[in-house]
Amino acid sequence: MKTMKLPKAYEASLYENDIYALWEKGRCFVADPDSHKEHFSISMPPPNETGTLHIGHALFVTLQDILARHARQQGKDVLWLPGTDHAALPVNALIEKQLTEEGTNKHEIGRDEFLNRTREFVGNSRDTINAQVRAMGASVDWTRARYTLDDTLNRCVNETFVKMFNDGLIYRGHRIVNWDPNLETNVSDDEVEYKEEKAKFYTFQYGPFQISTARPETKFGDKYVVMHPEDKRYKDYKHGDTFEADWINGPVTATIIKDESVDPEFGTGVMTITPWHSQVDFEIAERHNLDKEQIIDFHGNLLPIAGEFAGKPIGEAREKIVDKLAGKGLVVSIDENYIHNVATNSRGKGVIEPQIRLQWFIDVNKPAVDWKGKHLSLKEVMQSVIRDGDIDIIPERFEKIYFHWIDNLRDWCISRQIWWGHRIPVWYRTDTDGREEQYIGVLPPTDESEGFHEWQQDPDTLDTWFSSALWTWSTLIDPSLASDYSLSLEDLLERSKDFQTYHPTSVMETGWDILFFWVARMILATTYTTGQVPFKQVYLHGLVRTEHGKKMSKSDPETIIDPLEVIPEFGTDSLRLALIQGMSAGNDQRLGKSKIIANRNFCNKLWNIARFIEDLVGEEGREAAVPETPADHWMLSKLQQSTEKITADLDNFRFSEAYDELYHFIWDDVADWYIETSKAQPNKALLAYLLEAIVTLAHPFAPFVTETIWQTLAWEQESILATRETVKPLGFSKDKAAAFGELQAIISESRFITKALQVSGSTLYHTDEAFISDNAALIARMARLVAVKAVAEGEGITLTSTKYHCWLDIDRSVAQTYAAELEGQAAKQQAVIKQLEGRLGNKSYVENAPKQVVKQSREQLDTAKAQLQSITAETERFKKA
RNA sequence: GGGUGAUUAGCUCAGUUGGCUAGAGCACCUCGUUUACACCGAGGGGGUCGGGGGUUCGAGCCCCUCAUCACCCACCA
Repeated sequence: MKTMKLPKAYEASLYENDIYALWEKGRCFVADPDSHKEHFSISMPPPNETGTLHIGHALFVTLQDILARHARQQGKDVLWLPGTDHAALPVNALIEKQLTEEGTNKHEIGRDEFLNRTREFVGNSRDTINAQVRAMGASVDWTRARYTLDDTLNRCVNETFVKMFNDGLIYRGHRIVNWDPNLETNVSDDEVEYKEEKAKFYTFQYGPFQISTARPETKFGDKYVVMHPEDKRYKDYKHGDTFEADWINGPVTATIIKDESVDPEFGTGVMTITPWHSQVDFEIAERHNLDKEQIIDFHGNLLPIAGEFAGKPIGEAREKIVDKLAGKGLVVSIDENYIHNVATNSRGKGVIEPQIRLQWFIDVNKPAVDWKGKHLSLKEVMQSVIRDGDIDIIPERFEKIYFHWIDNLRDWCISRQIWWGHRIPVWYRTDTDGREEQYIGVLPPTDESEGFHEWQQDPDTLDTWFSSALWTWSTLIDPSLASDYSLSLEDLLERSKDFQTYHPTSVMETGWDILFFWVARMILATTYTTGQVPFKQVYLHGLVRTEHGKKMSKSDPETIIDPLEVIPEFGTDSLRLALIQGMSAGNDQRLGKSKIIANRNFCNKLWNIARFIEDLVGEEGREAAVPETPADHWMLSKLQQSTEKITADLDNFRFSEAYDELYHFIWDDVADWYIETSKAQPNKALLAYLLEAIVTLAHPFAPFVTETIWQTLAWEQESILATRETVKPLGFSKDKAAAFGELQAIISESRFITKALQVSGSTLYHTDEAFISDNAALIARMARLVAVKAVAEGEGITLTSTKYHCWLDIDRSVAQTYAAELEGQAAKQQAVIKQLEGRLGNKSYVENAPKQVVKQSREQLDTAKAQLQSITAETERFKKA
């Protein structure tokens, strides 16, 4: 590549694959726990093994890659650990859909066959997604790639389960759960999504009371009426009183219950309850020890208790039940416009039907964790690590949201009825008398005692988030140790070098939408198991939306920005840059094609800066760089400023601001000023140095184009940019750097005047100023003047923005139109002066404001006055002429 | 019902602990092919920072209030 003449435009797709291969072959991203360098680690949020890379993945890869590459440049040993998630629920749903299309189902083919099929599918899917993560330029350590369902992680899952069980944190019980009849599994509270829906709201006569409901089909078993104990309307009814009522399928005996959870303001202030199918009703029933009865089966059909309606799907039965009640004269009223929330499964989109089931739960309120000398519940530990600053959440406002979530947190239901996932490490057997025995262990039980049936493993699997919750540390456990079952969990943690070196991880970077699902649960599980926080900082990014602010969805393919289409067309770097430009922590952003094009242009700019410098410099790039001209000094001072700004911004996760600085430094300062200046007065060694400095600076943001440039440098041997640290700064003179500012002012004003008056071929005269003479060629070239000449005296348009006396030889008659422009400028300066004088005349300001700020104001005032004077003098001359 | 965020140029958005004479990209207008780049260069226009009030020497930023939009949590039968 080295001797190749570079084409005019940067064509990303020609280089990107080779560049990534170069990095991987060079083992550039393999972490070294033995390194004496400071260690820095990030766990990559494992993408689901369901399909392909989408824009959300592209965003997190970009952000984490910038952090990782930045850390390497700062001289750190970096571990960025990649992996994939088995994604129990989505994968399961996908395979079941395939089976349905083939005219079969999971029960027909059986558990083993189902799992084989699934393994094959996710194997392919994993390869696809990993290739796409590479395409994004992710500088991850592939030698340490993990998968949530691999053997080591499975061991960690079982160890954690058993440890929690032994500590009494995991229990099995009949509780009301969010049952999804479509997917035939329950889901956690966080996976339930409420959708507003208009429904009919019925009021029925129930004995002496009127009760209201949107769901008449659940009312068959209702035999309790509940009201607030303070409700005066019902003060004559006593708790425990019974009465007879005619109901759907005949007379029932109902009992009065007084409970404070009833809102007397709502409806009639009286309700009947259905404990089996409502969380709130369940809790009331628990409080008063009431009977609970199942009305709807697990497929969403009515049970025999419904009498003539038994076996009917609930949707179908509803109206018929109302008709029957109407026939009995029990319908009081029907509100057609009742708005209520329907619970749906956020994954499968099925309607949730609460059910009571025997499930496994994690108790979040039981004190069981030793944390900083206290015995705390999981909830309390989760609160304490944020409150005490062991973990910082960025942006900070999410800490409040996090605390609020914990306040509302109920015990976490961890068992799922789907087949794909970590099987619950619990086995049961019965003896010949039918008595059940239970075994909980990391490994299956081996004893086969007489008089017992064989051990049967619990059929359920664990919530995906249970294994994800262990991600930061389970991925750092040495697999060769994990296969040795003579070692305890503590042994594994202690002897795994990666865990000892890289945990807690430095930062967790992920989307705010999984703060509860994942971040909170990592904190829960990791503090409990390892006694460490999983990460020291959490950076939450927003969602990427369409150009019009909508969620990107498959149903609207026009508006989707698909990384797999963007990358070949515009290049990965363009996409990466577009994603961070104008992005701020925790806020959603919009992304359209125009943004990607703008950043493709930036990559091309870099490319052409490199082309220019390489053409000009050739082999001379090897010489030591020494600043000579004011431009050289100015360039070095700008480089230092920008490097410091970008470093500080990245250290504080200000991605957008860091890139903004880089963008303008490279485009404005380097390309438009310094490169242009170099055409008049080239300093080849310094240009070579500058090129190295800027590709290094830009590398974390745009790794492909910068590495591609690096690989073409004639004066550079076989090194890889991705492994290089920040370029060492060169010394410069501040005064000389400032002098270039003077040249810029002269050039800019000359340009402005000639443009405004639409004249060309002007000459700049000056009263034999040495500084101007020294830089005459540069000024002439940059301002597009025919000459810069020293004379004793002369007429023309005087430049007002510089301390040197110079003027353009523009004819007075042409120049008259410029007088109006000058008036405008004078007015502007007067306003500035007035403001500054007012400020400086204010005692409180001079006394209270920081000295630096006051000093700055004074300087600004001096400059403004000098300019105004200059403008006024010029205006006077015009008037005379 | 509780909470969070947003409201800044035509559009999409930055703006760190108050120091700003308010910025960027795109779009727009004028000029231009000069030994990198038309995926370009030079110049320009465009904003009373959602409304109102307050704190302060000083407010886009802090406080109060109102409005609109978006989202999160809880969920009422």
